[in-house]
Amino acid sequence: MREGPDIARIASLVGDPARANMLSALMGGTALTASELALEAGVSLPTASSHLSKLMEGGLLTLASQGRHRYYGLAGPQVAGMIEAITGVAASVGPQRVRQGPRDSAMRVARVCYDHLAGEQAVAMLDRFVEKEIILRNDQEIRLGPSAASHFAAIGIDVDAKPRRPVCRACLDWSVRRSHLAGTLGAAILDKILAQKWARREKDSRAVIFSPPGKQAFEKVFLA
Amino acid sequence: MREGPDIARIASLVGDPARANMLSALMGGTALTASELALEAGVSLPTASSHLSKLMEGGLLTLASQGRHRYYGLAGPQVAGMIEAITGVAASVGPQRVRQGPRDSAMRVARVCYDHLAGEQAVAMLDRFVEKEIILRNDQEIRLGPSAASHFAAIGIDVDAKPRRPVCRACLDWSVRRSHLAGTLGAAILDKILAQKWARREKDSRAVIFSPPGKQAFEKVFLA
DNA sequence: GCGACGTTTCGACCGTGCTCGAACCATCGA
DNA sequence: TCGATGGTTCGAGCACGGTCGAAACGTCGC
Repeated sequence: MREGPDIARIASLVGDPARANMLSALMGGTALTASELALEAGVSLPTASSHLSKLMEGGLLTLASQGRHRYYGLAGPQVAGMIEAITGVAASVGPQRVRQGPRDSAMRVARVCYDHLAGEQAVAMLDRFVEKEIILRNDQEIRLGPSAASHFAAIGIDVDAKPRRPVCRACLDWSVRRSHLAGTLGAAILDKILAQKWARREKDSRAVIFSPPGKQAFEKVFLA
Repeated sequence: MREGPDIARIASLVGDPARANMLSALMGGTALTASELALEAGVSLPTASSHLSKLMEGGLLTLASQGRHRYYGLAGPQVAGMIEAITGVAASVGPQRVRQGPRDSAMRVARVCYDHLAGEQAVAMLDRFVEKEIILRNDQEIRLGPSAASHFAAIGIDVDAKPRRPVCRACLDWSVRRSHLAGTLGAAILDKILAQKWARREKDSRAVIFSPPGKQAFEKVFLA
């Protein structure tokens, strides 16, 4: 009989379809209300509420009360990373539910992954960084190249600020099955894309829709 | 209703205590038989067999038949990484089951984590590498320093060989709550420790026991 | 060939936990 | 103070899945 952290408890929390759907929805990075999550998971409000209290008790969610709205969000990057890891395994062992990647083609092109960009666009962007040696890649392991600081400074992103999270991390893209850029750098780039209004978040989805001029601008800056 | 990889299916496989125990046992890196896993999980043989076939069907395990013995092992590093991620979350949100880290003090000192060394010794080793700038760390993100190749070559480990897996990865240690060294470099170091007979694997456990001269040799080479 | 051993399959039992309707609370706007 | 809306709690129903004993299966030693 093994000891140590109660991994079955955590895994079983994610192991229910309704809760898994909620957690996937929260991978969008924005906190959601109980009713939104109930809709997302396809269950009634009481059921959703029960699930949410279980996820709270398990420490997987945080709760921010604002008046009569209660916003649930992922408890942090560690939890997001776990969901990502499970998603990766699920994608690689079971391509049975959906042909290849997300059904929605917009999702396949570009979507939010917790706090950074994922999808074909994101994979292409990382590839381009590697080609230009702004980022150095050794398979799954990536790091900033010597020219990274000046390159990103030129477009208004500071990679020298050293927060608690890694600046530059690889994140396996489950639709394309290749890596894209995560970490604070990935988050900063997504912020820029949205701040410049090059793209907007699709309502009730993780999809990120580029406007035609936005797409051009994005490609000029990040894929040139 | 969300689409995409069936994450609930995978998570619920890990979410059963018996199966979680089996998977934890297999994190030791060696393949085990059905009876060993039944013992490990504390269930009867038929029950264990049923669980194993579910894990197989879910793609989490591989099976190697050798005569009348059937050895089950983790399906690969991706699966191991997922278990690690879940263990990390479980350790950080719920220190309720066991005071602090593994009950067995030997486990706390040194143990196997899939294919590399974990525990206090492993954390100390990575710290020392960082101190000597053989490995460069930016929080969770680590990479080889310029002197790494020559340093490890001197002790018979080649870090230039580039296999499919990352050479150098950080892995959060759930007993110490700090990172230790994973990746092929971590695996190579564990191999060396066992090949040199500095330490032996504890039977039926992930614990790694150093002999007194072995400990000295290890400290001389890796902690000096 | 025939026992011995490791492993899987079958069948039946039982409990955990998911589910929803209805009632109950709390917060906001008039 | 009163309705309206967002959210939780309670209770009962129900099904899925974990559990084990007994039996069947396959492989190895003699």
